[in-house]
Order: sequence, then C-alpha cells, then structure tokens
Amino acid sequence: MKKKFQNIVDIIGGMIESGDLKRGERLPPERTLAQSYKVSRNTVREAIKTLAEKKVLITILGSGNFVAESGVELLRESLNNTLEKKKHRLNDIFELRKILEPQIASLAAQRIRPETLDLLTATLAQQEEALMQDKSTRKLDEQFHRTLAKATGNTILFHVYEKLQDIFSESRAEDFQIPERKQVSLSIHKDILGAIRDGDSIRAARKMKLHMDQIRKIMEKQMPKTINPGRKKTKGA
Amino acid sequence: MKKKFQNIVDIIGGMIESGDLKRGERLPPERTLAQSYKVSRNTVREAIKTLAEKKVLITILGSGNFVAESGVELLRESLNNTLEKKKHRLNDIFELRKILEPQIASLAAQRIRPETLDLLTATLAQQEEALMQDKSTRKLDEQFHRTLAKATGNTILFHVYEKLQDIFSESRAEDFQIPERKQVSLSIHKDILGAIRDGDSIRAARKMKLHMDQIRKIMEKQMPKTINPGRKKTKGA
DNA sequence: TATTGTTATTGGTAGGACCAATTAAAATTT
DNA sequence: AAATTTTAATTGGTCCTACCAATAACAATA
Repeated sequence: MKKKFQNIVDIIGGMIESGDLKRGERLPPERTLAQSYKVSRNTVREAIKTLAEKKVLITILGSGNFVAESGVELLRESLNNTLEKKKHRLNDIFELRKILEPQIASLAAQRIRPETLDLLTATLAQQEEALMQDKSTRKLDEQFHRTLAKATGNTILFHVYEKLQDIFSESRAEDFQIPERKQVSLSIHKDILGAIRDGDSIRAARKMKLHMDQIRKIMEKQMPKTINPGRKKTKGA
Repeated sequence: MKKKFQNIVDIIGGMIESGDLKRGERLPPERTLAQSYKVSRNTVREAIKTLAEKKVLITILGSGNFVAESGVELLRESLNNTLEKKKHRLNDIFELRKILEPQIASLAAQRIRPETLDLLTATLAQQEEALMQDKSTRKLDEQFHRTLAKATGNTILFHVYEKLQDIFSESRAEDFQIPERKQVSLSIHKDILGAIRDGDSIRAARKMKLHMDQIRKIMEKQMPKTINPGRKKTKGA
C-alpha cells in the first residue's frame, strides 16, 4: 500500500519539473491543495514537509510555501537521490577515488598527529591478523582510508569522503574480497603508512595511486563486463 | 518563534545520540510520545517525519518507529548538516577544490564533446561582456566550472562537485568579486578552455591549478584574518 | 503622503475519530 | 500437547474541525 502523501509529493514535484511551478513561485495554500486533490490538509502538509526537507520548497509561516530557487535542480539532482541511483557506476567511483585518495594521503603525511599514526599502525596490525585467520578485512580497510581522510584535518574533505565510502562500500560486496586483494592491500597499506610516518607526502601519494590502480585491476578481473567502456582519450595523464 | 516539532526532533535526536535509544530499537508509540512531551500527535509525527527523511528513523506501518541501523552516525554525519555547519571553512573548501578542479579539467580535456565546447566558449564570451559592463560574473564563473565538471562524464564526480559549489558559492559573497579577480579569472578561463580544446589534459590541469592558487591568493588578500593558520608542513607537494 | 489599525489569509498546533497493517493473545482444531 | 485459526489490542496512516500566530492586504487616520 503506497502512502497517500507520496502521491501529492509526486504531483507537486511533477508540476515543478514540468515548469507549471517556477522558481520562487508560491504554491496554492494548503487548504486549497487539500480540496483540489481530495485529501486532508494533513496529507498535503506531509507532502510539503517531505519536499521542504529536500529543500525543494521553502515554507514561510503566515505567507505560504514557495519553490526554492534551486528547487528545480534539486528535484532530480539532490545528492542523496542521485548518488544512490548511480551507485552501480563503479568506474566513476574509482575514478573519483583515484583523484581524492592520493591527495588525501599527501595531506595526511603533512598533518597527521602521532596518536593517529598509532591508530593506523594498530589498524594494520589487526588487518594482518584478520588476513592470517582468513577473516574479512573490509571494515579494517575502510577504517584505514577513513582515518587517513580524517587525518587531513579538512573536515569538508573528510565528510565528502565518508559519503563516498558509504556508497562505495555498498557496491563493494564481500565477493571482491579475494585473498589476492587482501594480501596486496595490506602490503601497500604498509607502504603508504611508512611514507606518511616519514612525512613524505609525495611518496604517500604515489603509493596510494598505485593502490587504487591495483584494486581497480583486481575488481575488473572479477567483473568481466566493463561498465564504462572506451571513452575517447587524447594525450595527458 | 521556533517551531514546536523541532523540539521533539532535538529530544529524540538527543536520546539517540546519548545512547538511550540504540540502533534498531523501537520508539515509544506516537500517542505515548505526544502525551509524554505534552504536544499533539501531529507534532510528534512531524518530528518523526523529519528524522525519517534523514534516514535516522524507519517507520513501519502497524509496527512502530525504529532507529535505523546507521541512525547514530547519520545523526551527526549527514552530509547536508555537516557541510552546512562547516560552510565557513573557506580554507578547507579551497583545498578540496584544488584537488578536484585540476583533475576535472584534465578529464574534461579528454572527454569533452564539441557541443559542450561551444557552450563553454559562449559562456566565456558572456563573461567577457559582463566584465566590460562591470556586471557580476559570479554565475557565469560558476557555470564555467560546473560545465567542466559535467564534461568529465563522471556523474558521481559531477554531483559531488555541484554540492560543493552550492556551499562554496554561499560562502563566496559578492564582496570578493573585485575587478582584479574578474579579469584574472576570465584570462585564465580562456587558457583552460584553450588547453581543453586542444585535448591537452596536462596543460588544462596545470592551468586550473594556477587558477585555484590565484583566486585563493586574491581572497586571502580580501580576508586578512586567516581561518586555518599554520599547519605543520614537511616535504612534498 | 505616510502612518496606524483592522481584517483576511496562511502556515502551525491541538485533539479527536476512524482505517489498515501488524502483532499478540485466545480459541479452536488436530 | 502442538499446530492452526480466530480474535482482540496495538500502531502508524489519514481525515476532520477548531484555534493560534505570523504575515500581508487593505482601510482609516493624521
């Protein structure tokens, strides 16, 4: 049974998308909407609340509900929705990680604090132990990268990265955790940590880039059907 | 006047954060909550809806409202909330842009399509015109970078970038749009577009990096009080 | 003309009632 | 006694009416 207010959300959303309601425009009052669509005012309010939560509508007490300036775009481009729908695009995610991760390693090498360094060391030890016992290293792997992102001291970067990790880890089933990858990951993690410990940001970035290429290669082996085949390439990096 | 349901949101949120409500646990029924906090059931439902929209709670008809598995984390780490609270951290944003933008330019140079190239050319023409007439070039500047991000063909990257642009543009008041910056921006935009037109991803990335350094320098001049002073640096990039 | 006061409109909250899905308990059957 | 069916209680979903508070539009006044 579909919830009723969702219908109203779709209707209002459709009107915005089709252009019947333009940016900044005021919606009919809640009572009118309720009467128009033969639902209670509560239902209308729930629908409006849903859209307001997505920042598609803006509610002003005593004045009315308005289409947000960026309402049209947000409707189909809101980060949460879009990212979830695109979560299967592993290639895109890897490409983005390949951009972010080496720089994260670089920044971490410049700014990491001793206690964080100890945490990373401990994490790798756990990872090694898990590898011996043939346990899953997924969470430990995530923790390693997550800690690095935090060690950059850039909270924006950290939270963007966290969001991406969420999506990435959803797409990264346990299937991919073949022994080969585990071994390779642990090995290069040690290299990266070593570089960071030395404060060598260049080497840290280079090792991380290598890491990205490795796991990508392994995943491609696991997943024969290429998702994003042959874009045109010219010169350059 | 603060809205009443927001109080209930804070109360429930607080209970989750403090551990009184653990992951997966069921909330008291709506009627009970309403009575407990001396508000109407409507208000409670609005509060619950707000949290459900953030995926902190999950409502199951006939069963109850439950704390989502990742509810605790989402409560204080949801991208929207966190990023908005940190929007003042211009340094962090610039640092992230400096990571992303050059790579975006690089990818765009590899994959851009002719019609997008035309669009960018037109955008720069508009920007030049606006500069002549001493009008604001902010939106055109945003459009240039936004189009580049889209031209990468990486939808994840595009949407992440868009979200960051939202925050960035909020933090970037009209004050910063001094003539010097406008002129410098336009000039380097031309350089970048030229490199992209040639398909030279390396040059595009280098020019973009230069661009980032330039606008950052200009903004620092405008804003004497440094936000993120002197982190320790060692060797490397 | 400008200011003030009134009124109508709008979203916010309250409290009631009933429906539908779910769960728990009781009755029934095996 | 165990398994199944039936019944009752609980819970979220929707609807309704009423009233409050903020806002905007208008009228009255200086």
